[in-house]
This record gives sequence, structure tokens and C-alpha cells, in this order.
Amino acid sequence: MSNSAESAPALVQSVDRALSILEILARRREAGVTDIGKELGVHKSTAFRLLAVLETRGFVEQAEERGTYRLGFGIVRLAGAITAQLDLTRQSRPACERLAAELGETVNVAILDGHRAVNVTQVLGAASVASHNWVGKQTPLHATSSGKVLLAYASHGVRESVLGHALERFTESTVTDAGRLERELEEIKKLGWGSTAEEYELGLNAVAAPIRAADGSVVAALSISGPAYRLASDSFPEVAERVIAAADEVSARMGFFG
Amino acid sequence: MSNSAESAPALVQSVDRALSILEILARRREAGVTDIGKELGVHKSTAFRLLAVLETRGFVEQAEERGTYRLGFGIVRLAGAITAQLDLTRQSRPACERLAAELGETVNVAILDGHRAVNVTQVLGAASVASHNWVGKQTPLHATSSGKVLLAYASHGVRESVLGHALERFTESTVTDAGRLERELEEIKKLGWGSTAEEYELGLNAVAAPIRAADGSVVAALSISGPAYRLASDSFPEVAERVIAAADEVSARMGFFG
DNA sequence: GGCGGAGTTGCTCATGGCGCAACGATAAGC
DNA sequence: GCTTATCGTTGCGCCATGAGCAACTCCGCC
Repeated sequence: MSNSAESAPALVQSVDRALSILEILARRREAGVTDIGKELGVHKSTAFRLLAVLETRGFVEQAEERGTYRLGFGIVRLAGAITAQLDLTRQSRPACERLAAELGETVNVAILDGHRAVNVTQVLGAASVASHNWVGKQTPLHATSSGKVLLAYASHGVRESVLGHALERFTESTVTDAGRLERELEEIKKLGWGSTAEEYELGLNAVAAPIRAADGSVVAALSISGPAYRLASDSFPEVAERVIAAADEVSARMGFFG
Repeated sequence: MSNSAESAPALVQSVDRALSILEILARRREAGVTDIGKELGVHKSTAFRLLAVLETRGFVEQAEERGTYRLGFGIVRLAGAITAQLDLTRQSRPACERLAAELGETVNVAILDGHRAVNVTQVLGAASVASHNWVGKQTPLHATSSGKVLLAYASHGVRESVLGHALERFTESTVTDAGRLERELEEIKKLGWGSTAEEYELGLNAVAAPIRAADGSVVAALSISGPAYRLASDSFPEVAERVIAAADEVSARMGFFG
């Protein structure tokens, strides 16, 4: 990277060229090495090498006719990862920020990913101890409040699968008895919220409620977590009301009107 | 690029790293520069620079919280470009190859792109003079057989717009009278095929028929083109039968069963 | 068979990519 | 308010990586 006297920031040239290739292919649908090199203004061997890494990573693929390239399904996979979650992340943010400001604790939104919960949003409150950045991190379904809510509303298959395996212990308080967990899941569906009291991490309590998509299906869980001394078990019902309200607001923004 | 004694081809490292960033963001949903740098195993300033070019090109964007990056809608746009067209390209290829083998001329599939036709597939026949690679190239609607077919079945708005503007002349034979073109479009819808006789390029004739999607809408045109002395006007009806058969086969593959 | 053009590979070099260090902004703690 | 730590961002300079050239192989056409 050499210095530039221009006002525009210098871009990493090779990456810029690779991205240009993707755009060329989006427009042209398919093209050979030499055509791409010409359109890009680089030597064909350069085009070939850029295509090689794009192909190895699945961003482009060769058509039936060898040497003819087109966009690959890696792009579709990437897009699929964002369209669903981008909507949820955007729609959940305002409610999470308001709840975090009201209660002063950490607010998260998590989705079901296989047999794990994955956090997609995190907003820290004023009193948050911020011991973790949970975004992108997977947590166990049975030991986190979000996970329990997601599991309570999950398909029969996911539920049976989780309950059919040994439940890992994280603390003395972790629920590892399938029968007890199942009763708790039923309670969650009755009450409309779930919680954990030092079940995943010592000193960490949390309360969660479901977020619904337009068709009423539960697609995420909104939770608030904080240290046990501040978010005590006997405050869960009161806190749950606020969490449900925030989750319902997100559901409405997702198009679910009850 | 240094030589490598390994069997795996050396990849352009900076591009590889940039693509890794896209995958990290697909998994984590959003992340900051320093986190991305750590996960990638590079210095944060390197991560920042790679993100800068990805952001400039719309592949990533910053979340509401500055410094937090997520995948951008440029990815969705790219994906959109391929899912629709990838299906058409794949489904049309066998029929195009068969027709090209039977008639020995060049077979193309074109779609409507704004007020132009864009070729997405080309198969050369044994006798093709291959004067053009039309893939990715735009051609005028009024002067090419594919363009006429697309225009005949286009929305009222597109049709009015094209007919409302002066029609460019390419040869002495180009139809530039709106009234005459309109009558020809009506004839195309009646017969189910269209043609050009040296209207876009001297010596070049072509016959085209519509390809339909599952819902019956015309989404593309399949055409065969060759020199006027081989693909003479008086052979158009007979050739059209073959073209229609091939186009109907593609329509069926696209889910349209008439 | 010869020619031309495509994709692919090896070589070499110089410049572009990258790490280091510094800076400014911000937040948290005392 | 001050200090500390961490983040994102920028400037600098080095060197290894990106890129162009040339050669090779393959294929199609005349």
C-alpha cells in the first residue's frame, strides 16, 4: 500500500479487482478469463488468479463449458444469511435499546441455529458488567433463558433431540433432568416467558420472551441478563412483563399482530 | 506471489482474507474491526483496510453502532442476479445444444433488461460463423428476433415506451416505423414466433420464440441466428417450428406445462 | 499440419499489502 | 476531573506478495 495524495482512500487493489469480477459476472452472467481480464484492464493471468481464489471459496464457479465462469452459490448462501437476520436485527434494535436503558442490564436477541442458540443482537445497559460479547456466539438451549424459550416453541424433532441427549452441566444449578426441563418448557409456553438462575454461569440470571414472525411462528428470543444480585429470581415475574412487552413490540415490527 | 512447494495452488492472499471476512460476518452477523482482525489472524489495521474496500463496494456496511460491520445489500443484489438467471441458464442449455446440433447455427437465449435484450446463453452450431459472442451483451429490442419476441410479450409500459421513441436504424432493412413494428408484434403473439431478416446486421437472419416461467409469463426468448444465405426468409416457418419446440421444452423445464 | 486463441503455469521484480506505532475518541473506574 | 484501556483510524516504510510477461498446452478452424 503506497501513499496517495488523493482525497479518496486507497483501496486494497487486488480485493477491489476481485469484487469487480463479481460485479462483471453479475452483469454478464458468464464470461471467460480473457474477457474478464480485458474488461478489468488487467492481464489475463491476473484475472485467472483472482478467479481461482473466488472459485476456491465458492463465490464463482465454472460453467459446463470449462473456462467460462459465473457467480457461484456461495453468494446465494451469504445473501441468505443476511436477508432473514438483517430484518430481525434491524427490527429488534430499538426495543432492545429501550429495554436496556430502562432496566440497565444487557439485552440480547437470539435465534435457533441447529440445536444451539445464536445471539444476533446485544445492547448493553448502564449497569451492564459486559463480561461477554455474545453476538455471533452459540449457547446451549437448555441452560440459557433464550435457549429455553426457543426450545419451548421449537419443532417436535428439535425438542425430542435435545431432551433425548444428556444435558450438559455448567453450574450446580443447571437443569440436567430431561423431565424437569420438559415441565419447565410447558410452563414457558403457558406463561409466555422463561428464565435461568445461575444455570449457565455462576452469578448470571436472565429472563427471555419469544419474538414472532408475521405468521406467528417463534423466530427468536429476546432476553435480559444481569448479575444475580441485581436480577434476583423473585423479580423475574415483574421483569418478564417488560421483556414480553419489548418482545411483542419486535413481533409487531416483524408483522405479527397477535 | 511467491512460489509454493505445496500441491494446493497459492491463492491471492489479500482476496482470500477479504472473502474470509464475508464469511465471518455471515456467521457472526456483526463484528468490529478488532474482532475480525483477531479471528482472521491479522493486524486490526489490515482488517480495517480490507473492510474499507468491501464497504466502498457495498459488500459490507456499518451498523448503526459505528465501527460494527455486517454484510451489506450488495451481496443480496449479487445473489438476486444469479438465482433467477442461473436457473434459466441451466434449464435452457440442453435444448439450445440440441437445436444447435440439429440446425448447425448459433442458438441464444435472451432476457429483457430494461429496454434492451441481454443474451444469457449462447451455443454455437457446427456451421456457425461465430462472428459474435453475444453473452452478456445488450441488443436493441426492435431489431433482433429475441428482442421482438420479448417486446411482443412485454408489459404495456415497456412497449409504449419503446414504440414512443424513434427506432434506431442499423441496416436498410431495420423496421423503424412504429406502426409497422406494432403490427409485427401482434403477428408474433398470434404465431408464437418472431424473426429478423438483416435488420440488425447485414447478412444476419434470426428466428425466435418465447420461453415461459411456471406462471406462464414470458421470461426469455430462445433464438437461432445464421447467415441470410443459409437461414433464408422462406425457411422461417419451418425453422420456427423447431425453435418453438426447443423453447417449449425449456418452458416445461421451468415449470410451465401450457 | 499450421495458425490463432483460450486457459494455465513459471519466473521475476517492484510496488502494493501489511504490520507497527501513533493518534484521537470514548467509556469506565477512581 | 484525571487516568487508563480499548476501539477505530491514519501515516510510514519494508518486503513479500500481486501482477505482468512469456511460454506452454489444448482445442478448433482452415
